[in-house]
Parts: sequence; C-alpha cells; structure tokens
Amino acid sequence: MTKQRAVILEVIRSDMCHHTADEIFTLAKERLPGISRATVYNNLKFLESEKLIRRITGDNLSDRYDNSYVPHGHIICEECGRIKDFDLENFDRQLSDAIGSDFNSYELKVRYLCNDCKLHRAECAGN
Amino acid sequence: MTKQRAVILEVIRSDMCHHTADEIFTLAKERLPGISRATVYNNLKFLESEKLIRRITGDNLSDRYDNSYVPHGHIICEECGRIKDFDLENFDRQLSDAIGSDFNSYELKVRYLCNDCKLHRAECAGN
DNA sequence: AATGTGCTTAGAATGATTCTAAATAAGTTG
DNA sequence: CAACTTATTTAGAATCATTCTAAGCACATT
Repeated sequence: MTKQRAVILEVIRSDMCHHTADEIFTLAKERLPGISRATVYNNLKFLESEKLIRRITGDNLSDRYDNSYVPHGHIICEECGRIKDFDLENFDRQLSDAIGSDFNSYELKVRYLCNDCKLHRAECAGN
Repeated sequence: MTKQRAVILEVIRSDMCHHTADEIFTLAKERLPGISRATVYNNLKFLESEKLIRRITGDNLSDRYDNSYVPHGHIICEECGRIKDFDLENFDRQLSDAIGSDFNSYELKVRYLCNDCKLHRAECAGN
C-alpha cells in the first residue's frame, strides 16, 4: 500500500459521489502534487481487482468509480445527470435464473426524471 | 432515406447479432464500397434518435447496436465481448416499485464468461 | 552496500468516436 | 427544368479517455 494508492482510495471513500478517473486524479494531486495519471489508472484497476471499489462504465462519458464493490442499481436523472443508488430484492438469484448461468457482475442503470426536475419542468410549462 | 442509411439499417436488421460500428462499416462497405466511417456513425446516431435501433454502450470495448429499441437485458462475455439478449418477468413493474417512480428506459448488462470462452480457457490451462 | 521486485512517472501510443470543411445529393420553389 | 436551399456524405484530422512503455525510485532482503 503506497501513499499514492492510499490517497486514491481515500478520495473515493471520502464522499458519496461517483467520481471520474480525472476527478480522482485532480483530487489526489491536491495532496500529492507529483502523482501521475497512469498511477491513478493503475490503482483504480488494482483496487477494483481487490474488490474495494467498482467501476461504472460511462455512456460515452468517462467511467466513474463507486466506493462499493457490491453491484446495485443506479437511477440517473436524464435532465440533471445526478445518480442515486437503489437495490432490488433477490436480484442476483433472479438474474442467474434468467440467464441460466453464473455471472461476474451486473450493471443496472435506470433513466428517469427526478422530482426536482419534474417540478422545474412544470413551472416552466406554466409560464 | 439515403441509400447509405438504408444499407446500414438493413445490416443491423439482417441478423440477431449486436454489431459494433466497425463491423457495420465493414458490412455496409461490401455493398457500398465508397461509404465512409463518419456516415456510419452519423446514421447510427440518427437511427437511434428515430427509435429504430438502440446503442448498447461497451465496457471499454466498442459500443454495439441492437436492432430493437425496446429495453431488455444483455449478457456480455467479458472475454470476447459478444452479447446475447434476455428478459426478466415483470421487470418494468419491479423497477418502478423499487425506485418509487416512473422511468424512461433502463440498461441492464450482465458480465459473464460465455461457454466458448470458458472452454477456451480450460484448453489453455491444460497446456 | 548490493540486489531484486514492484510502483511510479512522463510522455507517447492507441482506438473508438467526433469534428471539419469541401463535395455531392436531394428536395423545393420559381 | 433551372436555381436555390438544405441535408448528407466523404476523407482525413482532431479529440479524449485509457493503456502502454521505458526509465527511474523506493523499499525490503540479503
């Protein structure tokens, strides 16, 4: 566990955001000005292989990193892009039954319109 | 509807595969040798906006295109990147219950190791 | 102090996708 | 059918996240 690796992990653990590699690089740089991008990428890979974090692949945008390795659902507001977590009961079981095989992980992204944005649209429609 | 657009759509409709943009480019080129990559990308974007196809974002690999716009599950082999479809019973209902709201669409990707790649790994391990 | 191993670094390379500017095709109006 | 407008296509350059490479460091072991 090098100091670079420790800082990268702390950055990811420090809040509930789902940061991009570049954001993590920038944040880590505040504490270790000499750190390089390659180190960030190497360690993100390493940390995921150690099941300490989880990469969320981006839709054309950069990948993001989740501070939990355990797969769970993400709801993404189509208007503001904010992400929330959610869970489904017995979903692992349901999945392996449906595909008839074991699996390594899953990614579930639901696109919706959050309450704030719904309200905002209603207001705009009124004017 | 230009002839390029028609050919690209036919390529996607012609089989059950989930092709990459590059595969679609190669297949379209057999029929229209002068077609350019940019045209393929432009039209894939256009066709999705018209709800005729659906882009499946790739995990570090290239994106692939589904000949149906209707959301459903995808199992993706982590080794070869090939994709298959699957469905879950009453999944729309289950989702809206879990997130407590209506939603617009979802993306469900399950990463696994397909039988071919499992066999291939076993063979390699034997040598 | 010498050796080895793995980590870090900077910058180059990669590869899918997007952008650009010019050429062409298609569609529309007079 | 001609003139004009608009959308589409093309080739190649540009972009951008990520990976690779080669050289240098750091630390543990002898």
